[in-house]
Amino acid sequence: MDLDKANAALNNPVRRKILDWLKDRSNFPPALAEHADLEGMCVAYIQEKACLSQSTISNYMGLLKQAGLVISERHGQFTFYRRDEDAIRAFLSAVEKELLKP
Amino acid sequence: MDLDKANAALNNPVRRKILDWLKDRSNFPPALAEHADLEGMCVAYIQEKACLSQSTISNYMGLLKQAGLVISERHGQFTFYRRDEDAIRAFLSAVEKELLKP
DNA sequence: TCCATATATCGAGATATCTCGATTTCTCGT
DNA sequence: ACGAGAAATCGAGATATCTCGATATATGGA
Repeated sequence: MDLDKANAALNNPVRRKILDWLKDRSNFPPALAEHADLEGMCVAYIQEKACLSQSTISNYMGLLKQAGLVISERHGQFTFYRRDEDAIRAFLSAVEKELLKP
Repeated sequence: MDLDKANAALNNPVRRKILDWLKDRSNFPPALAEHADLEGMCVAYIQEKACLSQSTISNYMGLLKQAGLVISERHGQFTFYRRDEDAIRAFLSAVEKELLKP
């Protein structure tokens, strides 16, 4: 988790919303049968939900990934993104530690 | 505390550093005798520490104030800025609530 | 009232972010 | 090897942020 990159990645309402949507698969259309047991969400579904272009969402997911807030896994033609809960907790701890008075 | 503005204000390393410096008066030169009992720090001292122009720091402090993260108080020609600890805690709670899985 | 000092505001150029459509790359089936 | 679909990368225009110097405003003291 890169604190500066995470800060930057989270400084955008859509990217924050994506991270929120990824908490629960029911925020997206049902998975294809062959993806039923995979974690995470493909770019196309996130794109549809966010109402932004494919390239924008791909870019967003790349930023979230570089920040270390999500994990990506490729399965065939699909890339599945999911939250990195540990990294998110680490980010929150780091921000808290930085902001809170000793 | 405005969550979006706070997010934006904190997305800058110098502004984060300023908030950090403001935790402890000993990060700055000693106060003038007539300011000894006042809370907060004047713009000029913050500017000196940050090595940026006066207008930039005034702008930064305005952003932090609009975000609700600092409180300003004028005393004579000086404006003293200090952390709003309650607002900072509220910001952290809000971010945590937004990011953490239920 | 006039000056000096502290801060705020203004205007502008440099840099970064946003967002898109077009193109490229990757992977699977055929 | 080839075509189709998913995602990544590229290039560019629009918008936002950064940062400055110059100027304006506010305040206290002579």
